[in-house]
Formats: sequence, structure tokens, C-alpha cells
Amino acid sequence: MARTTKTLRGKIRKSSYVSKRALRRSEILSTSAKLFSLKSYHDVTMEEVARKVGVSKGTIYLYFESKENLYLEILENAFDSLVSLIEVELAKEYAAPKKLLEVLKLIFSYYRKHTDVLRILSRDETHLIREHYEMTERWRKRGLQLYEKIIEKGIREGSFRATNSKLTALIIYALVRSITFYYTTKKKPGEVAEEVYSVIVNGILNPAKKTMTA
Amino acid sequence: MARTTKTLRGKIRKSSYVSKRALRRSEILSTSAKLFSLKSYHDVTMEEVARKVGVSKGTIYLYFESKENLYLEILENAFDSLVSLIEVELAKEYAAPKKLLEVLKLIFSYYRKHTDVLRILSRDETHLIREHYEMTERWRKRGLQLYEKIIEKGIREGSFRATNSKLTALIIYALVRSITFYYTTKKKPGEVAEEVYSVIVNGILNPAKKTMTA
Amino acid sequence: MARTTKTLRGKIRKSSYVSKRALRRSEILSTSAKLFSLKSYHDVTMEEVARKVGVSKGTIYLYFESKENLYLEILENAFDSLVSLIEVELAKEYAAPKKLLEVLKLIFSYYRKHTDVLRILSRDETHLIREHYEMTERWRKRGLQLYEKIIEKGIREGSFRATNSKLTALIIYALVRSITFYYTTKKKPGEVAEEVYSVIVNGILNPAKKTMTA
Amino acid sequence: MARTTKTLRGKIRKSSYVSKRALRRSEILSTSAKLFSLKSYHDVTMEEVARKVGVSKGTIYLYFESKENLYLEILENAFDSLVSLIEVELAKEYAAPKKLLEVLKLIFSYYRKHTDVLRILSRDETHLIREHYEMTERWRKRGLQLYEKIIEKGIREGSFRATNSKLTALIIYALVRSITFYYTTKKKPGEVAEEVYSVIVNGILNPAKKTMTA
DNA sequence: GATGAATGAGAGTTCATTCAT
DNA sequence: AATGAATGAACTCTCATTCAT
Repeated sequence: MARTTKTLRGKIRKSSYVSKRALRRSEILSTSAKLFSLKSYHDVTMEEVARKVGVSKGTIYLYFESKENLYLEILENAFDSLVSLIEVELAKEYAAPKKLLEVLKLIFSYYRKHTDVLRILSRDETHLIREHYEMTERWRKRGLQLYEKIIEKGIREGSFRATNSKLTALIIYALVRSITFYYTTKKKPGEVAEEVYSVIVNGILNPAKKTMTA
Repeated sequence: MARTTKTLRGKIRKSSYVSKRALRRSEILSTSAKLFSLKSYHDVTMEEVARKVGVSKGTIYLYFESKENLYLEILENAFDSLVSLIEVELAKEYAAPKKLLEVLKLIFSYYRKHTDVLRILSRDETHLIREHYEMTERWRKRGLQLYEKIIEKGIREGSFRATNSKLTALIIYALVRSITFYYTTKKKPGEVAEEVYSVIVNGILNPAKKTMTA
Repeated sequence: MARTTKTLRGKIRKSSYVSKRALRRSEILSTSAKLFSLKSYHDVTMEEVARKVGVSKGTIYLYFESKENLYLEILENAFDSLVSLIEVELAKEYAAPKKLLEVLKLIFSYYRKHTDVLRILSRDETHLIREHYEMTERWRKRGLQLYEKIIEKGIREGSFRATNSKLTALIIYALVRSITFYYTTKKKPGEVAEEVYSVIVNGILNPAKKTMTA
Repeated sequence: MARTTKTLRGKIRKSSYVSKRALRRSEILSTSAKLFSLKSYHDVTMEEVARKVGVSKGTIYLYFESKENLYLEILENAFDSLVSLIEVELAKEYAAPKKLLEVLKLIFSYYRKHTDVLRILSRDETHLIREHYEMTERWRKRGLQLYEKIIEKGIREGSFRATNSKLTALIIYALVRSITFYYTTKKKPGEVAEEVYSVIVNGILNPAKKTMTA
């Protein structure tokens, strides 16, 4: 009996310990993510992170090898969670225009909820360290490919006209990035997505005069 | 005769002296601009700037009060020269669509020539110092207003349809920014401008099916 | 019992921690005070202070915000402790001459024990920083007032003749300062005080001939 | 004839050059003396000296080997001119009390006219450099000896009572120093000298009660 | 595991001094 | 003789990281 109890307690303790550790980790991650979203990498000090988390400086190093690693893990997490969301969406059997709209909706919603982390992700602090550079490059290429595929699918389906799909993908990527950064509005993410979608697909020209400019 | 020569020489010497100093200044500006475009503000050291320019650390301080000032001057120069270029274009009596196209051409050409400086300008290293923050904010607002005015003019003229002009301006601003950043191509700036223009005004939808999505 | 022990140990540890920090602080204070008493402010480097204390440069900054602050704290400490000593003496109900003698004794004793710090206090390095300037000015004015009051009290009581009390105060202030600085002797501070006192009150004239010079 | 003219011209030119050089030298000396009297040695920059004199930094080095030398020469000049003045006074066949009074008058007058330089001389920035230290020490010892001799003369003559002449000399030295530093008054130097003299010789005690304290 | 004291390399900046012109 | 551009050593201060407790 005693042993069982002990073992159980051990397990509980261990599992509770593990979850405590996991909790601390994510606490550090989210706290520092907020800080990194407000200032540049170099302007966030480990001292500050520790103070905000409510632990000592040394403790941070029990959970993360270095400041660099902490920073990279924030990026990785953000990157992975957004990508996996989009992956699900992409798998669905929608026509290209609807697919584009749905992805936009998804992204804008996600951004609204995870502003901190994504401000960091979107920032062009690209040359901090090689790992960071590579990660953001990977992320950007991944995003571009995603849009490119949708556009090419649309062109094949006949729903999109035959534009330069690389450039168009970049355009979409860019505006998503900037709108999440700078578009301050009370509209719901879904509405924003629709507005953006409308400009992308229809352009800004007055259809009545379209013949004049094409 | 001799006197004349002397006077002339005096003038030349003086002017050559002035230009020597100016030359050094711009040498430091362009060298450090290149460095700042490759790394973040904090990752560029004055030591490095000095070494790249080929002078000693102290020399930099003969030309610039501080690292901050050096950085801000790079930004200011870039900002001012681009703005004044655009201002000239805006004054012309074009219809909105042509105006938009011309401004895009102008910007892409400018970027091609001043990549270093404009990579810095476009970066979102927004929290370095108040002056920097204010300068980039000003620059962004100025750019957004510019596009917004063109779009509103177009709407009034009937050439553009009645979109959310604020959002549309942001979209244009964003894509210009990202394309100059990430669009690596051998096309001439003018061609890029036209491609971008086409996507903006016409959208990506196949006109044959346009009725379906509006 | 065990609990009591634990609690006690806890308290001891905490108090021992506090005193450790306090110890380091005062170690740094006294070491740097010695250095500052030997060289001018600018000639003492933080590197040197650290080396002499036996810690690294960074450590000094864990205890003091800046070199300036370190310096000012040395001054403030010296100033405060001497002033509070004198204050006690002044409150006593002595006649002016005895009061003067007692204050002199006090000051000379104090100086003997705290030479380092008071060499700094007495130095006329008046233009370092505004805080320093203000502090030494305050200290000087405070000292002068002190003597002035004693002298005026003496004049009122009839024990001192009616001299220019401001000038006399300055004279006393000055000689105290210089004697502590330059009078190297094996005499006890009390004896020095009495010698000085004697010169001040009686002057140096031979009483037998006093009528001749007055 | 031509030769003579040439020679003459050469001489004139040379002498005019020499005096020009001498003028520059003393201009630099007096300008920097003023600066050194306002700030500490380290807080006066060669840049500042040059600017105030109205020449370039390099020029200062054509007249003085180093900052240290410039500083030392200021001290030396002040020291020498005062000492030679006093020397003359001392040679006169006065009785000790009158001698003391005359020397005090001399010193206070001199200070009034050469405040800048003597503020530097009186400052206890004693450990700048060995030369400076030695010079101020020499100066102090010289001054002390001077007073000591007068006092001992007075004691021998019977005009002064038998005090500790070393201490008394120090007292006089000290108060002279501080009064010149801190005694702000509109009185003429001669009057100040007399006031000081009176306190020194008569003390501050009320003669009516003198018997009580002796 | 957690702490916080300690480290020390490296940053920006200053300034006495030198030197080509 | 005079300049002023250039130097570079030395300074104060910061902060990611380590380590004894």
C-alpha cells in the first residue's frame, strides 16, 4: 500500500512537476513574446523578462539555453501554429477564390488573437542571427508558395486571370502583413478579410470604365 | 595675373576642402547605410562602420554626433529625397490612374537605385528611439495619405470604384514596401510598376467571370 | 522545536544576506573613498575601484548606479555623520567658548578617524557635477553658520569681543579644514583642538604688549 | 646698405615675431588659466582652450608641449610672481607684527587682481601629476615657512607670545587661502587684511574677561 | 530547482596628441 | 607658423551568462 501510494504520489508529483515546468516555460514564452513585440531584440533584456515573469534571471536559463533560443522558440511556435491551421484549410476542396477568401479570414482571425507573437514574426529584424534569418526566410517562402498555389489553381480553373503568379502572391503576402500591422479598425477579422479579398480580386477600377484601361 | 591665379587657387582649395569634408560625410553615410541595411541598429558597431570606411572610430564622431544621429540622418535623407521626387509627380495634372502608375514607376525606380537606405526605411525597427519612431510613423502616414488622395481623386473622377480608400491605400503602401524588399527580378522597375499597377486596378479575377463574385 | 529552529535559521540567513550586501556596499564605499582621497574624481577609474575591492567592474554597478552616485554617496555619508555629531554637541547648554572648544575637539577627532572621506569633502573640486557643487556649498554654508552662531552667542554673552562674525567664522572654518589636511602631528586630536582654540581666542600677541597694537 | 636693411628688417621681423609669439603664449596662458579656475583640470579640454583663444587645437601645441605643461606653467607663473613680491616685503626691516600685516595686505591685494590663477593655485587638486603635486607642496611649504619665520621673529622680539609656531603658521596660511576663496566682500583688500590681522593677533576673546580662559 | 551575486567582453563616446598640408 | 583632420587609448556603463549556495 505504502509503495503504491508512494508511486502514485511520485507519478502525480512528477506529472505535476512536469506540468509546472511546462507552465513556467510557456509563461516565459508568452511574457517575453509580448516584450519582443514591443521592442527590438536587443532592447529586451533577460533581466526584464525575468522581472516580468516574476522569477530570477538565472531561472530563465533553466528553461532556455540562451536569449537567442528563447527568441527562436517564440518564432517557431507562432510559425508552426499558424501553418498548421492553414494546412487544414488548404486541404479542403474549395474553388480557388473561396479558398483565398477562407485563408484570408483565417489569417486575420489568427493575427487578431496573437498580435504579440505575429508582430515579431512580421518584423524584418532579419539579420539577428543565422537561425532567425533562415526561419523567417522559410516562413516567407512557405507563405508565398501557399498563395502562389492558390493563384495558379485559380488560373487553371479559369477563375483567375493569367497574372504573374509570383508577383501576385507577393502582393497578397505583403498586404496581409501590413494590414495586420497597421490597419486599426473595429471591424471583425472576417469583414476585413472580405474587404481585402474584394480589392484583390476585383481591383480598384470602376467596372463601368474597365474597357478604357485594360 | 599672378594675383588672379592665387585667388583662383584659393577658391579652388577652399571648395576642394569643403567637398572633401562633404565627401567623407557621404562616404560614412553610404557605408553605414549598407551596414544598417544588413543588420539591425544594435548589431552595427561604430567600430565596424569606422573600419569599413577606413578611418578610426574617433573620426566618425567628427562627422556625426552620435550613432543615433548617424542613423537618423540616413533615414531623413532617404525620406526627404523620395518625398520630394513624389511631390513633383503629384503636382502634374494627370488623371488618377495615370498618376498612380507614374508614382509607382517613380518609387520602384528609386528603390532600385537606393536599396540600402530604403531597406532601413522600410524596416519595422520601430522602437529604437523616439526620433526614429516618429520619423517612420511620419513617413508611413505621408505615404498612406498620398495613395489615399490619388484613390479618392479617382473615385471622384469616376475612374476608380468606391472602395474603402484607407484600406486600399494601406494595401498599395504595403505591397510597394514588400515588393521592393522581396521581389527579386531582372525586369526593369517600369515593368514591375506596370505589373503591380495592373493587379491593383484590375484585380486578379478573370473578367469573363467577374459577375459571379461581385 | 524543529520549527522554531527552522524559523530562526531562516531569519539568520536573511539577516546574514542583508548584511552581506551591506558589507559589500560599505567595502566599495570605503575603498573608493580612499582612492578618491588620493586622486581627483577623473583620475579614479571604476576599473581601479573594482580591482581594489577585488571584484569585477560590473559588480560595482550592482551596488551603485554610476560613478557619480558612488562619489556623491561618499560625500553625503561623511557630511551627514559629521553634522549629526555636531548637532548633538550644539544642543548642550555650554557657554560659547566652551562650545567652540568642544566642537573643535569633536571635529578633529572625527577627522582623525575618517581622513579619507574628509579629504574628499574638503577638496575644492567644486565643478564636477551640479550635485557635488551643491553639496559642498551646502556643507560649507552649514559649517560657517555653525561657527557664526557660536561667535554671535559669545558676543551676546560678552565672552567674545565684537569682531566681524562672518569673517571670523570663515577663519575658523578655514583653519579647521587646513589643519585636518596638512597638520601632521602625533598629538591627540583633543590637544590639537586646544592649541587651535587657544590661538583663535587669544590671538598670537604677547599679552604683555597688547595695549601697543590694539 | 641692402644688407643692413635686410639685417634690420630681419631683426625687426624676428623681434616682432618673438613678441608675437610671446603674446600668443601669454594669451593662451591667461585664457586657459581662467578656464582652469572655473573647472577641474580634466574638465577643461584643449579644444575649449583653443576655441577661446581663437586658434586651432594644433596651435596650442606649438606653444606648449602638453596640457600638463600648460597647466604647470600657469601654476609656476602665479607662484613665482607672488613669491617674488613677498620676498621684497620680507626684506624690509619691520617688526614682526607690522611685517605680518604688510604681507597679508600684499597677498590679499594680489589675490584680488589675480583671482583666476590663484584659485587654481589654492585648489587641492593635488594628485594630478607628480610635478603638480611637488609644485603645490613646495608652494605650501614655502608659504608656511614664511609665516613661521615671521612668527618666530615676533616671539624672539617679544611681540608675539610663545605659541606653537608651526601650527600658527598653518592657521594663517589656511585662513588666507580660504578668505581669498570664499570671502565675498566689497571691502578693499587692505581692510580685509587688517580685519584678518586683528583676529590673528588679538584673538576673539573679550579682553575684559581674558583672565578667565588663559 | 531556484536564486541573485558576480562576471567580463564589448559597446558608444571623449579627447590629448599628431601630422600632412 | 598654423591648421584641422585624424588617431586610438581609455573611459563609463551594459547585459547575457555563469555559479555557489
